[in-house]
Amino acid sequence: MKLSKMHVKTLREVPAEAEISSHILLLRAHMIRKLVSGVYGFMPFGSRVLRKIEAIIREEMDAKGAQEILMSAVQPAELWQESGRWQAYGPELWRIKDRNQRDFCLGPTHEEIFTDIARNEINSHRQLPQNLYQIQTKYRDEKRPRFGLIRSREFIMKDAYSFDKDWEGLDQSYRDMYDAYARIFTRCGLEFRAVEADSGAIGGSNSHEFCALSEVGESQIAYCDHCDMAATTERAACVDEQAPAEAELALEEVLTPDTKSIEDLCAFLHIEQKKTIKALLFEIADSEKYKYVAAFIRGDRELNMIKLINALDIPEYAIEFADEAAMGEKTGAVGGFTGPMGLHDCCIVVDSELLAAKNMVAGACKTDHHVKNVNYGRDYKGDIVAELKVIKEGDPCPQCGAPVKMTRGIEVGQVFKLGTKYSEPMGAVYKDESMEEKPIVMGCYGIGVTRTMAAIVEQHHDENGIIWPVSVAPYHVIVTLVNSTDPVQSALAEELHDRLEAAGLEVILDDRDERAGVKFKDADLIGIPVRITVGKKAGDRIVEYKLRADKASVDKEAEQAIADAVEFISARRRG
RNA sequence: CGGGGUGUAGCGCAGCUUGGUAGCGCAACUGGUUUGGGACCAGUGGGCCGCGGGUUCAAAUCCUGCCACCCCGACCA
Repeated sequence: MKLSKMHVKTLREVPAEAEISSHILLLRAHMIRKLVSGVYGFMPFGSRVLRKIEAIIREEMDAKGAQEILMSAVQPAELWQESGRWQAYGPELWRIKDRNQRDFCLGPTHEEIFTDIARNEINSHRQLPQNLYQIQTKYRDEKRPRFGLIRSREFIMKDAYSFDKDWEGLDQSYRDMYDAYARIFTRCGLEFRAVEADSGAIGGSNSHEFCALSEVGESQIAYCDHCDMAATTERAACVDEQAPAEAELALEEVLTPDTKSIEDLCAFLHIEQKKTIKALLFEIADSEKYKYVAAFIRGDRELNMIKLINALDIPEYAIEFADEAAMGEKTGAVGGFTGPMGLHDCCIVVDSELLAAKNMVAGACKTDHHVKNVNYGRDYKGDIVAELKVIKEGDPCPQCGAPVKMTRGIEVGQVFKLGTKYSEPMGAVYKDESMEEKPIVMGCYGIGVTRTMAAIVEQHHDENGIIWPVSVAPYHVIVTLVNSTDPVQSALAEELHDRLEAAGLEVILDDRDERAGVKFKDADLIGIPVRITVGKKAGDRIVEYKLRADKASVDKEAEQAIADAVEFISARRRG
């Protein structure tokens, strides 16, 4: 392919809207272009990269016996009403109406559709197991699209759904997908970790996120160098610190003016944050039992909202920070001075770490007052006791006790065990060997294809541009013709190009009538892993070979073909 | 959803304070000279100054409403 004939327009300047490397470089290299916020198109180079990533996904999915299908992006509201998610999904669900005012949505994911397929078309145990997947455009009307392809409103996703007779079958399907994902991301050249994750709104009992390690990632990961523990901070268990044994002292109310924060309180009383109890107040929407919740954790800890939500067994959207004044009237809470004693008509949730913590300082539920020597059991009790903390760097690993490390990652894939969460309410059942009807046991497995593309760029670039791993590069080799007006050089370059193509490589020839510097800059930016320069130096004609990508990622055959071609051209020159 | 910021040529920006009918760099087009790391000279084209309303003889500029885009936050006891 000749670059002079291609529709490629690189940008010299950084578009104002882009902040992170992948967004900047993909725009500058003209791989993508924005239409509106969070909606991007893919230009020739970008489109080729996408197709490469998709091809890897197809190969690995097919190798596990999954079958590709293609469903519509438009989905009728009825299916979503049936699963209850028409309500529950919230404003992110991109809703549309047809000319008759009938409700539809643009699919953000396809559990309903695939469950519908299963209930209509799978009747017998003889048809199980199955794994169906598609690579298709998804829509999520994100409240805040950002970082280009990392969080967009329209994106390409591979979604797969497994259907099994029982949980043992699902375990196998899940393992297969887990293995396939590890192979896919490895082949894409990503440094990643599979981390335990909270299963969140999609539901189910078991889940892993595949995170490409990156500082710009939105997932925070806790991991351990001494064992295989890796989990999102939402999910990671945080080990309770063993409090030293102490005799329980008598309660003592103290005047602590203007000490609304833990810092102020500790400075005022000259104590450690570890010796304090922090209160966090919440209001629950549509709760039958308690409208208000007070959560208590040690003063130096941070509350993990996901753990609190799980402990309360409520949906994520139902909880909000409480209006202190309103809550105070009903429960006796006092902003900045709330403690576990003196509260009424609210659910008290206590972090498990506080059970053994002796002689703590807590709010007195009285303005400008705290109470010293507060002890669990003697002075207060929780309606719920649960582990509620966010793990932080250096905390002991929940598996082996070594200090945990923290990193950030871009979630490029996730695997879920759904179980019967959708099959049961939607009536997707099969008849087993004994003619009995049973719900199909499901799993779902997603890969953000466009996000994977961005993650690869985040991990593979330098100050000059993208450096694609060979496996996903838009072309393998770029032949840079230094002076396209020199007929000898041109002929050499064209011959080299043809020879490399004949050897099965994807080759691009930069034959544009531009100065060498422009061509080098563009080649750096676009990131084709192998660059061959045909030009003239010190009076002699030369052919130079430069590898930008990681050498290990260039397969041996390709490398040999390039070496042969370069050698052939060089020999011709000498002869 | 809350806070902040920005909308002027394809891209990056100035002009706005103090109203007088739009400019710079890059890109594009034509001609010439150049050709191993974003060349040079000469010339050319391209603008509902985000949209609507208002003030004024006159609005990119002042007032007002809306829209779009970007960033930050959503952990406070």
